[in-house]
Amino acid sequence: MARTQGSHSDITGPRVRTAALRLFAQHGYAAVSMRQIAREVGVQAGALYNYTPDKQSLLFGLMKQHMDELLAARAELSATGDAVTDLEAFTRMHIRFHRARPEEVFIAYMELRNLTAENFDAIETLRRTYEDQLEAILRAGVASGDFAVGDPKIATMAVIAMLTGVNTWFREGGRLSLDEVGQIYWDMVRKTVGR
Amino acid sequence: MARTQGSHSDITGPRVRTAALRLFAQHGYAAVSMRQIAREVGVQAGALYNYTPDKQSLLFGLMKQHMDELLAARAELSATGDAVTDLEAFTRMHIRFHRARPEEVFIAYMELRNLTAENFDAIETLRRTYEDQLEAILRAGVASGDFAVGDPKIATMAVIAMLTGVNTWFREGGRLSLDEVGQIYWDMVRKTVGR
DNA sequence: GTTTTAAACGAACGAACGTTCAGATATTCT
DNA sequence: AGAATATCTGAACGTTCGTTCGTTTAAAAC
Repeated sequence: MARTQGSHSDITGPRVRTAALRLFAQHGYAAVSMRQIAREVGVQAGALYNYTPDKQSLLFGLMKQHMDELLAARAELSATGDAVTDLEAFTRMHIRFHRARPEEVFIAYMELRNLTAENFDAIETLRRTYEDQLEAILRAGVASGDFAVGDPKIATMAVIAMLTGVNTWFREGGRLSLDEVGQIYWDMVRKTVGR
Repeated sequence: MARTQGSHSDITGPRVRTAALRLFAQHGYAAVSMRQIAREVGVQAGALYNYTPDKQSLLFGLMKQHMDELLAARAELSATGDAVTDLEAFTRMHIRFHRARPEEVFIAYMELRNLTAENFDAIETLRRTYEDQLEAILRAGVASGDFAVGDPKIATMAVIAMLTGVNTWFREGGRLSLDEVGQIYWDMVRKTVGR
């Protein structure tokens, strides 16, 4: 046997990425074998190499795309010139974006150490770019007198850690909707950086 | 050859745990082989089984001990009856404790999915116990009128995520001492839960 | 000084790993 | 219809995995 009915690159390719995403998130990159991914796709292990040069590229591709999408989502927010409004938009965007992609977020945070040195640097640069955007908002707010943060860099890390933490406990269908959670966190963020 | 000079259970046992801790933290549980651990200890792979029934127990032991120590450190804080004072003590303890054990903390957060179901439940129970202690402080502060948090459970998760996040960026010898960081975070935590 | 025991070696087990590749077949192109 | 191409199979490569175990030796007990 060989090529089966209805097999296409356009179909199998995305399925490989989806399967890898799910399995990496659930068991971890190192614990997942190419044969497991292949089984989930419904294909033999060798066929995966039509879609990725190797396992490492599969991981890097997922992380790279995730970071690109994150920066794109951030770029879509239009700056108002008012630091408070911008921070609120950033806060709600961050929560919504991360909540919509729990598996990507998990991988992006947990599998950094399984990247090669070059791939690691590439992802870290993107992450740093994102953090810098929040830091810029905080600095603008300090300059305008809206915020009172002694150390904008630390406040940036604190806010991001706080917001990303939502993913560890939020479950769809719980006692709070995502919008309610967004409101609660915005209240906390505002107080954290406020005067 | 067999037993080498000066070899003792009291020496090798801790060294096995230390090596596993370091390697698990650096590369991840699944990516570390028993032979790697043995090499770091200076022993053959088979000898490890004098100190652990299997690889899984090695991981669980590290995580269990870490959580036990965390709860012990928390228990050492004497409640003053004043929620603000108690929260400050909790905040500083959390940062200090986590900073002193970056490898244990990393493992405790990253390797949960590599635990068997029973072991996972055991660790989760301990973590939940710790979280409940912070939640109790927040509720007390709300009752006394010192804090204004609409949802103590969420505020608990937010504060813990914020504080644990210190480990992702803090480096000894940087521009801030750990005590300075503790002060900055206490300022932020106070504002986050304040009125 | 002899016996017992604790601790480690080193080889071996079957299974699984990532990756390669010749061959087979469905689809597409001419 | 026939040639070319894209896609997948299935077997195989050498390597490594966690774990077991008979054997060996240093240390402890007597």
